[in-house]
Parts: sequence; structure tokens; C-alpha cells
Amino acid sequence: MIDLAILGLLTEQELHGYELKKRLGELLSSRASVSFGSLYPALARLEAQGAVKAVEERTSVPSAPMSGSLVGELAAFRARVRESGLVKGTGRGKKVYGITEHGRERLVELLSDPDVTDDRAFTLRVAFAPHLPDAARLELFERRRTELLRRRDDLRRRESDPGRAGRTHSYLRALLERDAENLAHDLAWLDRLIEAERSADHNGADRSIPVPAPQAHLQEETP
Amino acid sequence: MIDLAILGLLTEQELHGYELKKRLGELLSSRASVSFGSLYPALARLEAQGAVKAVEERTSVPSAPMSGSLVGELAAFRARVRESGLVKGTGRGKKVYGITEHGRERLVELLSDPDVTDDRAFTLRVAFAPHLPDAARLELFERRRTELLRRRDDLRRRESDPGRAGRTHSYLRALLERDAENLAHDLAWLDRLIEAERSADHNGADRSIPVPAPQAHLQEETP
DNA sequence: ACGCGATGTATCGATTCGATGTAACGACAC
DNA sequence: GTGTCGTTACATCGAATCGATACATCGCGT
Repeated sequence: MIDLAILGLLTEQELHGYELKKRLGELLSSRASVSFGSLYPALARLEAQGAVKAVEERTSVPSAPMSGSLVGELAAFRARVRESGLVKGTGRGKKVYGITEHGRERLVELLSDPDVTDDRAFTLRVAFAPHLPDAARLELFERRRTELLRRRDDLRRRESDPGRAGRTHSYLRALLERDAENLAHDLAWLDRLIEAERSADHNGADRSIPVPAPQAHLQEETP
Repeated sequence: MIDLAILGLLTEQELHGYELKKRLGELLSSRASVSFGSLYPALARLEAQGAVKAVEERTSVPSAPMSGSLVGELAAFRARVRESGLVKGTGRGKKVYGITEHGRERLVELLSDPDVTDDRAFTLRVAFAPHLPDAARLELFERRRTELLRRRDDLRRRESDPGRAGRTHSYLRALLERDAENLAHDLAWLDRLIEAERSADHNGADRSIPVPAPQAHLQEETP
């Protein structure tokens, strides 16, 4: 859900569309960002719902000395044209969005919804985890863990399926192997995260330091 | 692209929509399959393009003894209603699709297109790699390798970005770490795949055995 | 005899993507 | 100063896809 991403980013800072997309690109690891074709409609949607609101609209920086009257005339003409709505492109004039109280509520709602098991959504939720209370955060991690375990069982069932054995060539086996390894790796990472979370909760919990140690893990097996 | 998936599966065996979806679910690892909302339109599209064609349409199994004349009346009535186009659902009557010569050409085209760097697409391509000549297959793997290296450099640049240092909390660092590890892991897997491919090409190349050894790797570093 | 879950085809509205258009701005060249 | 190029920025379009839902039949268990 793109709504989650927008609200999460706007909670931390007021931003305009273009900047929003850039930040999302960093968060979601370069690829797998969102396109303008979904971002702008989503912003309009959220604004209509009252979850965000336009804060500022700079049509022209007043400090810039325009020197000539002709330039001023031109700008005024263009403003009139734009106002008339006869032209598509609106040119420069960044719309800065901010989150509302309602938007903040919606964010917590989206962060906690247990029905979404999407990978992208989980990444976003971790990124915005500081906005969740400790209990909800741990619950989120545990739910993810259950989901990953479910997938691993799925995979194992498929690996030891006598039916497909015949029409399975080496490349398919390689893919299966990759999936299994990736899954195991993800589980190990998640377990480290949970462990760090637990030990941070025990004492006073400095939420800004606990980077999980890169080698620790507590992965039980079901052989 | 869903076209790739459909054509690839139909090359190996004639199938109907529902079965197609099931196979795709297995191939793309349970989640990340496709929905009927894209599958059926895609099949119609491909049929219009002449890449696939409906082979068989079983409307009713003739061996089933319907015993009563009333049942026959009812079925006839329903057939009439369906024919009139006033009703949406068309009920049972599986449409089995097969690939055409044109479809086979299109498949090779889709398997080789160098502009698609999508993860899903790569997985599908590996799954259907046996339909590619040796050279094209190796090229595909090498292109993937380049793409993964590009992403790794992207990630490293982001890791050592002094600008973001301030507003980066522990969860963001954990996410970044996860991405880096996943990427390294994927690269190692790919290198094993390439290695297996190369050694298979040297001799007679039994394309059905060479599963890459789980521990080998030849990952050069850019420290 | 009957209901219920699996198998099947199909469509709808909403969302998202990818491409494209428009435009202002900064910077540098000349 | 005035081209014109690259970056920033907003916006929309058509196509692809999703998730939900409808409709219909088969087969099974009870």
C-alpha cells in the first residue's frame, strides 16, 4: 500500500511529491519504488480523505529579482493561463504536503493491520517501526515470523513432492534451492531483529542503538 | 510479464486457465503468482495475437448418465440462456490452450529481451532456460550478474552516505543490512549457476544433472 | 439426498505502472 | 544577455494487474 509509505514519510517531515518519490526509492532499495502515476493519485486520494493536506504552495520565489517588466508581464500572463485551467502542465510551483491528526491515526492503523502479509508492506512497516508502541512492534515481527515459517513449510512440501519429480529439470531445482536459502536467511535476520527488540525492552530500551549483531541467530529446525 | 509465463508453460504442455494458475503458483513460489483478473485477459490477448489457440473445449462429459429427462431439459435451458449472452458466468467447460508456432517465436523473443531487469522476469526465464540455446542462456545469466552488481554498488553508496546519517535509526540500518546480505547471497547463487553452466558447456553437457554445489563460489570483491 | 469444498471460467472497479507532456529553474558557455 | 542542457517538479493517459466477486459444475462424504 502506497498510503502507508506516504503517511510514514510525512510523519517525519513535510514533503512534496517529487521528494517523496526519491525518499521512497531509498527506502525500498532503488528498484521497487513507486511511479508518479500512483503517487499523485494517491496524494489526491489521501487529501480528499483528510489524512494529508497541502501546507505550502510556492508558485514563484519572491526573492528573485525579476529585473524587467517584460518578464513580469510574461509571468502574470502564464499565471492567468494556468488559472483558467486550459493547460495541462502546471509547471513549477511545488505543493508541500503535511500529515493531519487523522492521517496519524490512519498510519498506526495501517502499520498494525494483521491481514497484510506482503513483503513490501513489511519492509515499510519496519522502516516506520519507531512510530509503533513496543508491544505492537514485537507483534508485527512475530506475525512476520509465522508467515515466513508457513512459506518454508510450503517450500519443503514442494521439494519432496513425488508428483513433480519427473518434469523437474536442473534449473527448476536451482530456483527451488535459491528460494529455500533466501527464506532461511530472511528468518535468521528476523530472529536477530526480534532478539535485539526483546533485550532492548528488558532494560530502559535505548531505541536508537540496538543494531542486531550480524552473526547471532536462534533458528530452531523442524527436520 | 505474464505472457512469458503463459507461453513458457504452454510450450511444455497444453493447459487450461485454472491449471495454468496453479503451475504458476508453484513456479513463482506460492505467493507472487498471478490473479485470474490478469490471466484470462492475457490469454484472450495472446489468442487474438495468434500466439496461443484454444485446442479443446469440453462443455459436458458425455459419459455421465443424466438419468432423468428433467435434468436434460434443465441443461438445455441453461445452454440457451448462456447462448443469449444475458448471463455473466459461463460455468464449467474447460478451455484447453496450446501454443502456436508464432507463440514459440514470441517466447524466445521474451526470454532474450535485454531491457527487462525485473526479478520476477528473471526467475521465469531461469525456469524456462532449457528453451534457450546455450549462448543465450549464458548471456542471460551474465546480464543478471551485471544488474546485481549495479544494485550492490547502489546499496554501498547509500550505506556510506554522510547526508542521511542523522535521520537513520536502528531499524533502517537493519533493513539496509538485510538488503546487502540478500544481494550478496543472490550473487553467490548466480555465480554457482554460471559456473555449473560453463562446465556443462565444455563437455557433452548433460543438461539434466548439473545442480550447482551448495558451497562453491567465486565472488570477487570491490572493497 | 444433500450440502460443501474443489474446480472452473469470467468480469468489475480500483490501483498501479510506465511513458509522456509541460514547465520552471540553475548553471555554464559564448 | 541569451541559448540550451540537466535537474526539479507536477500531472495525466492507457494498459496491465489485482482482489473480490459471480456463476456454474463436479465429486465427496454423510
